[in-house]
Amino acid sequence: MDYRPQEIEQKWRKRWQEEGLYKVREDSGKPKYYCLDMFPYPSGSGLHVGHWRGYTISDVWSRYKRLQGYEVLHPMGWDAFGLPAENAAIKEGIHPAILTARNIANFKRQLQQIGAMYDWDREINTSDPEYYRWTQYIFVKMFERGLAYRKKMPINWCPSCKTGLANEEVVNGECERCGTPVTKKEMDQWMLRITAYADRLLEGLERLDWPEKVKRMQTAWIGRSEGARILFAVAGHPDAEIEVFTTRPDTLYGATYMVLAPEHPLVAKITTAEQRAEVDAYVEQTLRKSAIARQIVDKTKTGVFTGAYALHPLTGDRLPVWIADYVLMDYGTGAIMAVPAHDDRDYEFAVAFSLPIKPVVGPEAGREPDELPYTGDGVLIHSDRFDGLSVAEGKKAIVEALHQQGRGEAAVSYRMRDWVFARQRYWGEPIPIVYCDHCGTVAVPEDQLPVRLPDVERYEPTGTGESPLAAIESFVHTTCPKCGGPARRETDTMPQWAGSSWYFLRYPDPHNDQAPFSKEAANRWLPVDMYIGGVEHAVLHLLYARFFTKVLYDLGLIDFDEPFQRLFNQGMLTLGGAKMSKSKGNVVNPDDIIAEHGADALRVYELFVGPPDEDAEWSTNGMEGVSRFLHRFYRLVVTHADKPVPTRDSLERLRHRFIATLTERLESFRMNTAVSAFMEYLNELSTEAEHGLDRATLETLAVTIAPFAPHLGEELWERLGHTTSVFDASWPTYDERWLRDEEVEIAIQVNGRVRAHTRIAAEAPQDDAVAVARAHPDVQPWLEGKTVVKEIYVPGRLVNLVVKG
RNA sequence: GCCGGGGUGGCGGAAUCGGCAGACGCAGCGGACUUAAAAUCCGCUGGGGGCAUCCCCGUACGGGUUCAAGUCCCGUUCCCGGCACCA
Repeated sequence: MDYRPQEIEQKWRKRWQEEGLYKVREDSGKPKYYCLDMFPYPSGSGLHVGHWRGYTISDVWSRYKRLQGYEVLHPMGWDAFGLPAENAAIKEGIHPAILTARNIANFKRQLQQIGAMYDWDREINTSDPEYYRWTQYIFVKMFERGLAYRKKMPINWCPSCKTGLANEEVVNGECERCGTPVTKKEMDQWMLRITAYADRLLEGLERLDWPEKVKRMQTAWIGRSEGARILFAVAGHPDAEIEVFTTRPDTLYGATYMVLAPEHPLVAKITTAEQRAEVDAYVEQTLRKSAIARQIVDKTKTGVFTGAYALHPLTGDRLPVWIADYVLMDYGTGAIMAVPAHDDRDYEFAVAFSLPIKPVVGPEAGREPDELPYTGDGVLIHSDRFDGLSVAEGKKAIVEALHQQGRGEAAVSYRMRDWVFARQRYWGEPIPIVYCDHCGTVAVPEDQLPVRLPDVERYEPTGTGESPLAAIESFVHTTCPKCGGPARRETDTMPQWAGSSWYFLRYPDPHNDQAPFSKEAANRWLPVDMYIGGVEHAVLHLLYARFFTKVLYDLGLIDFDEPFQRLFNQGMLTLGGAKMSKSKGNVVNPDDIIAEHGADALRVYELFVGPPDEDAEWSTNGMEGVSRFLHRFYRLVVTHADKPVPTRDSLERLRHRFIATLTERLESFRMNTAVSAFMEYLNELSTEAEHGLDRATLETLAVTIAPFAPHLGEELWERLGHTTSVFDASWPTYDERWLRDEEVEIAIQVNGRVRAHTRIAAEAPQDDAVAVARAHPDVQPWLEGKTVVKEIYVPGRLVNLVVKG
């Protein structure tokens, strides 16, 4: 009679596994539904109750969809390459593969406790050669299309660890591992040409059912801006031209100087002899600073005059050319025309170095701006024949004028850069490239993949900024796949983002050894109908995955070009107001909760704790409240399970209303209020139960609770005499008829304040309702000596009598 | 600085088509059961006043629109998130 969750849960977990209940069937004939969790990195810390939230939400949703008649693909796997395993390997000398396998075993055990309907036959692991073989295959395809290329560029460099660092490993300008200030170092890097897809990545967002916040973040990250490229000749250097990008070609007449990024290739060429020493010193100083130090830590304007002058393309004026670190080499053209009157940064710089400031836009025709810098809209002034044009007209006219002289054209620039795709690290996918003196850079042919990660003695980078693989002679020395001559392997590996950029395509066909996936399987299951995970992946992972998908679409491997139709970001759980983390020591271990209340209670509490998309504070009291609710739920159903009574109207009305409310709350993803709906229904039924409960009520309880508390749902379903799984039943439907009342209680207001309540026929016409209201004894005193000037009737809600006098 | 989201009882939160604010849960108080406690069950529970069956106030703050505002508009303030010299 007593609810013993641990017993029930163990029983059903075992039975589900024996019966293969969650094996996805390709031939069921049901419509498909693909509900995906962002797969975890299997860290050594294990799961805490905060991690449970997203997994619970996605599992409830998956089970709900299954009950609605869908064939649901709800898989799980491991994003298993990554730095923590490698760092642990360096520290403890354990092979990352061993450590990763150990962590996966623990994670899998914990995930199985959730009672989720994962089809473990489809489990994938990005560090498995059978998987990364295909990650490498996709890289080769990108290389063949010119989307993967090598470029010498400055990367973050830690002088102490003697290694290149990924941007994510640089925290506040310092090395994450040792705290040394990070500098820059020129190195050859593999890059992916994601910028070629900028417009498509932008446009595709419009078709997605994603949180607006995430769409905004991606839009901002891509950072499309329209403007113009303009060419400036350099006095005394007929073979040198400075090309700038600007969004304000209308302010061209206000340009009073030029700025090149310190790394700009023209710097060395145009710097005059007397300025050279100063320029060289400044360039060197800039290179020592990391991008972070340069951009965030100190925004004070610094710079040096090169001694050279550029020529204004329309006026021929001589504009001094400076270098300054506020101009970034990797945005636009790495050079700007400075218009201090209409740009905050240029203004600050001009003031600091006493450069001329010339306003060319005023708030209205012929009027000077009241204050500088003036960045608002307006009308052109001091701009020769363009005076009087609006900013928008001026942009067009000046670009047109430049175009006719071959000195400029409209252009688009993006904030997003190409993707640095190489890491000088061990625990990642080897980049499948071979360098041959004879044939050059050659991709490893498909039939020779995977390029396996060899075992190494030491996981530390070599000290030259190369990956540990560079020290493995047997790995480096190979033969050219083209000419058979001696060749060297690329020793860099891919970043952790690589494997996760396409894993969702592997689940539909996880054991394919002929291709990353069959086109047919991918087209059947994708796009993902519901993708659930944390908002921390709003940009990088989700942008990379979209990019890979578009490339695979262009390769003809799939027929869709957006991977995730709907995205949901769950909020995190806090304890003491802070995000749960092992290092802060504020984690709640699910094992303890399960031992006390059971997995079902934890699942339901994860939902009840608050709106699923908002952060929520863990509360032990709240957890206990939910646990009590499940005990009452179980008791109510079990008490009546073997002696159901014939149905009656009161039960039918409650049941249909409950189904309507619950379904609506679930559909709108308000899981916390969905749980409330159960509590309300249970409270109502506890009164009704004195006269017995009917079979439909009891079965409705078992089926509807099943997505939330699956073990409990199964147990109750069995107690009601069923021999098949509750998940092979159907989500109940409701009849509108039961949602309507014959009679309703409405409020009677006088001047907007409630003075009485009354019951009237739901369909009562306005005249009747108003008459009843006016005649109500509690209302009379408020009408005395007054005139009713207006009568408002909202059927089913209220009557409002507006009185005067 | 720019962009976005949000301030509702002692607490987590309901109510977002403008229509009875505070569903549901927690905590608290009272009662039943018990030798007693725990568990369970029942009742009460925004603030103030009359302290009856009633009235006033109340959704961050100040205005406004409306018969009616947590909900719409304007301004202020605080908190959270994103971006941060992107030309």
